[in-house]
Amino acid sequence: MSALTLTPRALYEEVAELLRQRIFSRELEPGSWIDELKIAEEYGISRTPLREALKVLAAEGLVTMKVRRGAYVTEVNEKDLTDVYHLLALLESDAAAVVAEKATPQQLQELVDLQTELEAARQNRDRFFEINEQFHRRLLELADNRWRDQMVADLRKVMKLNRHNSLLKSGRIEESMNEHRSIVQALLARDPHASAQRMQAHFQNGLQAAA
Amino acid sequence: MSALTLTPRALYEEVAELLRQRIFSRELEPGSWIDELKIAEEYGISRTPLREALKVLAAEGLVTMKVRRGAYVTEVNEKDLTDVYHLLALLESDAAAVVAEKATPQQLQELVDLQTELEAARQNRDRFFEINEQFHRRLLELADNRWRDQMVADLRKVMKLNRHNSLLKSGRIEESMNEHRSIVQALLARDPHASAQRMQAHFQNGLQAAA
DNA sequence: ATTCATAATTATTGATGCAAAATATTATTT
DNA sequence: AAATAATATTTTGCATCAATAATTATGAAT
Repeated sequence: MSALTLTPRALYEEVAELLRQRIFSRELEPGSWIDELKIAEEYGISRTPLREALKVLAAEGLVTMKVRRGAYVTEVNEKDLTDVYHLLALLESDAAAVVAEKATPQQLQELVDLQTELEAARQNRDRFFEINEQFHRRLLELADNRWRDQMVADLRKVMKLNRHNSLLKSGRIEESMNEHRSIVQALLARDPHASAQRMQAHFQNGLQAAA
Repeated sequence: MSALTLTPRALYEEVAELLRQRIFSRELEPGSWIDELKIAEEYGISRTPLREALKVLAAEGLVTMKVRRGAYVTEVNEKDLTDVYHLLALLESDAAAVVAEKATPQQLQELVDLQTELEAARQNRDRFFEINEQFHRRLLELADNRWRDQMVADLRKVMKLNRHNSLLKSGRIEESMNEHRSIVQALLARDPHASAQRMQAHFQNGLQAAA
């Protein structure tokens, strides 16, 4: 089984992405040891690019390197998840404040349009989540801070380590939509403080009450 | 020239640290290409651990990998620096809010003690900066969020890419100390909002007015 | 029988070598 | 003389190989 190479990007990047999929699908379980030899053979590659990929994943927090013990899928406990979620809320709510201050009218209109799409998709659960994600992604883009984007991306990956985001409430489409609407209103009002606060509330409400 | 190995940690970690030093000291200039062969020979090691080290640094944002072009020291422009600084202010001010809410009286006392030390060191510039850094570090520790700690550490490294933190005002020891005092007061008052706000102000005041 | 030490096996870590790709230089042709 | 093509050199990227460290198992001694 040879990796079909027309190398758009480096092999270690490709392998890193494959491993991410396997970690997120929980085929590689948190806490479990990653067998370099086995994986390398499976993918038909050598261990060198695999090890480089593992170091990339380690930097993302998805795997943990132990000296002379190899790589392990990172185990996240409840506290880790709430800590990460806390930071996501912080970063995104700050992004909302920035957008409220600095976005152009055209850019704000984009968010309004996404909100309209969101309301139209209330029936279709999958589509709703897709648009929702798009809204958050676009908001971050408009905040225009690549370092924040990188951090949010990494934190989201860590959240995905948990099985099906058990931390998040499901089936609160109506509430979620209303919260979005109030965020958009604060953005249109050019009120950074309210925008941030409502985004915070949006995150807080999404959080399942811990036992 | 053999790297004296009693391997407390892996070689690639060691090399990563050496490279960080060289990047921070601007011996390796931002934008410049990193010659793998040359560095490997200098350190008396092979390219394998060196390449792994470069990937770690790339994840930290210190170097940038270009496909089939190798590694380059990351170039940060003014916007990057203000963006990074903005995030540092956000993360640390949130940490202050968390500490105001959750720290034990003993832990708060530690910060008060550090503040006292700070005031005593006002004459000695180097010592002042050392205690100052200790204060911020301890505050982060008390906020108890390892993911935040990691992010702050990485952001600080990026800040150090700039020559001598030109972004930061120098010689404002008295003001800085007064700001610290007001932060400590807000913490003691158990006021999360005020704590965060004053930490924000502390960062804002530290920022050199851009041209 | 239990514990400690030694040996063997297993897996990680580092080095060397080779091939492919990109860039630069030189030569040839228009 | 200039432009294009071909060749050579430089450098990345992947694989194979060797060595080091750790863990486990077995044997001996108390």
